[in-house]
Amino acid sequence: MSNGVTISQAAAFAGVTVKTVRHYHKHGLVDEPRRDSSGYRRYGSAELLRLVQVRTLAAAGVPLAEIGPMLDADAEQFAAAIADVQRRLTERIEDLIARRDMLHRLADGDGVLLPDRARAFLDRLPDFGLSAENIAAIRDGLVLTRALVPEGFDDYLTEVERALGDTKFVELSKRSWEAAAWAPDDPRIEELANATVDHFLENPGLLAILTSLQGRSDDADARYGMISRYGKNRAPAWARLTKLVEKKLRSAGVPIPNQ
Amino acid sequence: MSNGVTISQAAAFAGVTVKTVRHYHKHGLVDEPRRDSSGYRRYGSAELLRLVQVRTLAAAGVPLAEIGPMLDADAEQFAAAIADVQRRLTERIEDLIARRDMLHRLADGDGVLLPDRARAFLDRLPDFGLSAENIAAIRDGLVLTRALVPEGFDDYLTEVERALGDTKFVELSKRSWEAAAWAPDDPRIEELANATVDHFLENPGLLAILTSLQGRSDDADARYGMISRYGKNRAPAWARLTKLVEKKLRSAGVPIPNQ
DNA sequence: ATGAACTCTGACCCAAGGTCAAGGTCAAGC
DNA sequence: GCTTGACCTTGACCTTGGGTCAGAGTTCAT
Repeated sequence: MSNGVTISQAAAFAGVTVKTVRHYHKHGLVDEPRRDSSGYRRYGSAELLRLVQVRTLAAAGVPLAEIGPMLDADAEQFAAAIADVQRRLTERIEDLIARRDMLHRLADGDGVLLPDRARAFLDRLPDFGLSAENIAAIRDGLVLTRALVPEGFDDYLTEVERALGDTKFVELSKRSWEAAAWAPDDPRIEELANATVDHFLENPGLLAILTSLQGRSDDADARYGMISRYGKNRAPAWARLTKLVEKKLRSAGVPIPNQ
Repeated sequence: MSNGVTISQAAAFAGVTVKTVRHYHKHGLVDEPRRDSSGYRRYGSAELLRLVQVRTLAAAGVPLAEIGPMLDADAEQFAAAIADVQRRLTERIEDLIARRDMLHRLADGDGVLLPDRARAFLDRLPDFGLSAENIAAIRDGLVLTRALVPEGFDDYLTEVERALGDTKFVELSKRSWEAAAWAPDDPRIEELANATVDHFLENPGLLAILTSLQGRSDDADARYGMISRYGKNRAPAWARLTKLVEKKLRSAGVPIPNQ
């Protein structure tokens, strides 16, 4: 009956829903327009302009609470605010692109848990005669290590990779895995512990496997204990073996956290 | 005391907050892990894997309700779902880029309301001797026209642009704007109406200005009335002028919606 | 043994709308 | 003149993906 467009026409023009327009009124972002004789809202071009401004900013991810002050500020502040919104939007876009690229790693489980270097390391293990079960346990250990001591993980991996070139170390490790199936009082455990400690002391470079996870911070030391305990619950023989090795190393002067 | 990492370590590893991890448990996205003797949750590598999978999908904008079914589906369906998520993400990214580019038009008010062609049209008007006030009114009219008859706006603008080359039409239009200030019973109104109608009838091409907004649909006809009424409330002389013109055109056989 | 830093559950809060309900208004067709 | 369907009004509750707060227990280092 009167001039101006209705709320649904205004909403369609701005590309939002009727409810959204009323939402903007309720939050004071767009002034309520005149009402006609039936109480219907009638929008003129001033309100349409404001509406389009608001939804453009809202669609760009600006929180509604910031939009009002932005539009009511002077031209200079407004320009600065717009530049800021554009900057944030650019960041957001780059983040989404990174996440999109990350998605294809989801197809393979390890892809999101371990970096490529660690996966390559695991891929080499079958050549050393380790069983799929052992490798899965090693994988879990790597994942936990990375979760617990992320800052030491790269160095740790480097040391373990290097140790793979040491035939004797690989052999001892394999026997240690087998030891999980032994009885806790099996005499071979002490024998294996001695051989392991001897080899570590003869090749001090191997100790870097341990130190790469220690000394970085007090926290890291505590976490080392947690990692070394991982799996003990499953195999009592393994627990005894680890305990013996740690004790012998410690008595040889190698600092091992004892928690 | 037991193996596995605590909730805050798991959360840090996955890049989310502790609260978010619990949220995922509550919604069944990640199974509750074992509890230690104090009732603390202890996460192993299987839970860490699941947690990272969930947050990767959630960060890519997948609704939580869809994530569970996705991860529990077989590899083929999962791959298809991932491809779909990537597609949606790409759309979203392109949308955000468009919105970012749109933002700089906000600096100038008309930029978001009218397309470049209409702005160029308005920019030419001062050369024809129209006052800033008249131009603002014309601008409002264009905005409302675009809001009401978006599908006819381009044609309408083309016709109005063409009419700008018609000196007599421009002169009549300027007199019409002046008429807003006249008394409603000013005898010049009838005179101006006659001159306008005569000119329209001598130059039938001008009638396209009207028809570009009509006949497109029944709705559009009704909306034409709304547009033609725009401003009438402000100037009674203008209302009378419009009414006379419409009446005379109609009696000359030109179809004008009469609402 | 004391304090700091974690953990637990549960309850409420938030933005930015969507949905539903219960009625008033308007134009059209019969 | 009456109905039908499309709009419009307000108000109250629902949703998503968490955040915040409260009150109590745990662990760890000093």
